[in-house]
Amino acid sequence: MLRLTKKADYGLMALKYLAEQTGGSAHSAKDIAEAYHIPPQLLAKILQTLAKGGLLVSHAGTNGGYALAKPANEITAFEVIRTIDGPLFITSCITIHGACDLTSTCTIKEPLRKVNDSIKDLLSGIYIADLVEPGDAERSKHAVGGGLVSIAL
Amino acid sequence: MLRLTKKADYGLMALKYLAEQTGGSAHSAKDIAEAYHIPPQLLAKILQTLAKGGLLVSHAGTNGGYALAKPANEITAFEVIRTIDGPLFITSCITIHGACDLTSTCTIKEPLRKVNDSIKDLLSGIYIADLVEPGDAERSKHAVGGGLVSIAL
DNA sequence: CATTCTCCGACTCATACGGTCTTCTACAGT
DNA sequence: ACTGTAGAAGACCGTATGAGTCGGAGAATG
Repeated sequence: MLRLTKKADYGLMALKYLAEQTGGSAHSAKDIAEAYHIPPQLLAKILQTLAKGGLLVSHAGTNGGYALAKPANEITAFEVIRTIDGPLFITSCITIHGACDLTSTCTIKEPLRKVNDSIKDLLSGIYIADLVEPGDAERSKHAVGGGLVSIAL
Repeated sequence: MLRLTKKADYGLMALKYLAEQTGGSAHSAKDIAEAYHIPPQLLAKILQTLAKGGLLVSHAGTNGGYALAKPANEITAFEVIRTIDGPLFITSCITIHGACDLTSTCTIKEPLRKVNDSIKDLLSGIYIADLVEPGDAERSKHAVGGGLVSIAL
């Protein structure tokens, strides 16, 4: 159920890595890939996608690499996942157009959309900085609704 | 992101349909499929899975079909999804064994597991009966934490 | 007993994710 | 300016899995 793609996993790992490295110097895709033992070329492609999405800035050439485009506490897990996996939704009924091909017959669309939104809020409340310091209190100021996400059908 | 399979969709729709039909008489897979315009044979297979999982009872032969094995307010969306899609998790890191192949290097596993649990709680608070009567107050007595699901990294 | 209806398991097909390879472009240091 | 390094971008392939199909087994009714 509710599978997140490996690409998004890798992307989050890479961002966390970059967030940990203090000092704005760039880190190459190869370095990050080796640190986590993931395929370098695949990670490179993911980082490219993130750069194109505006979450990373790339710097070509010797001693080049990638760096965060924004502070780690301003990048949400939701942004990362959406950038990599695209604007997919919990159910095939919910499309970018907001209507499914069975709009008239599909009667569970609305409740599921609520669930979808709740999960979206959940992920929007998680920042890269939170991944770096899991026990830190800093995050709470960003957490959505103080860490609570409501669900009402 | 976070895609739910079409099968789970269909399964939820079918359960909702059965929950709406008052009177414990059985309804054939064909009837439900026609009501929602979904491939009959595919729905049949989904219903088989649900029956095998103990959520439905099947009755073969003329005038046979399926019926809910439990009251609609005792079947959660989480049960349905897990029965159909299997015990999958939000990320490939989180397996049934609890460990990923990169246990040592993958540092974002723990936060994501929390997210995974939150989503699980979210879905566990939704009952088939809630889908039938979206505006009903009845559901609130079942809702997890009064409709709130906490997320703390 | 036989026919019809329904469930049931095995099977095929398509999509897209995961991963790789190759080529081109841009920057840094000498 | 030259060269080596590193990113950018595209095509490409294998495989896993989701979506959908087909023939058979079993049960109830007449």
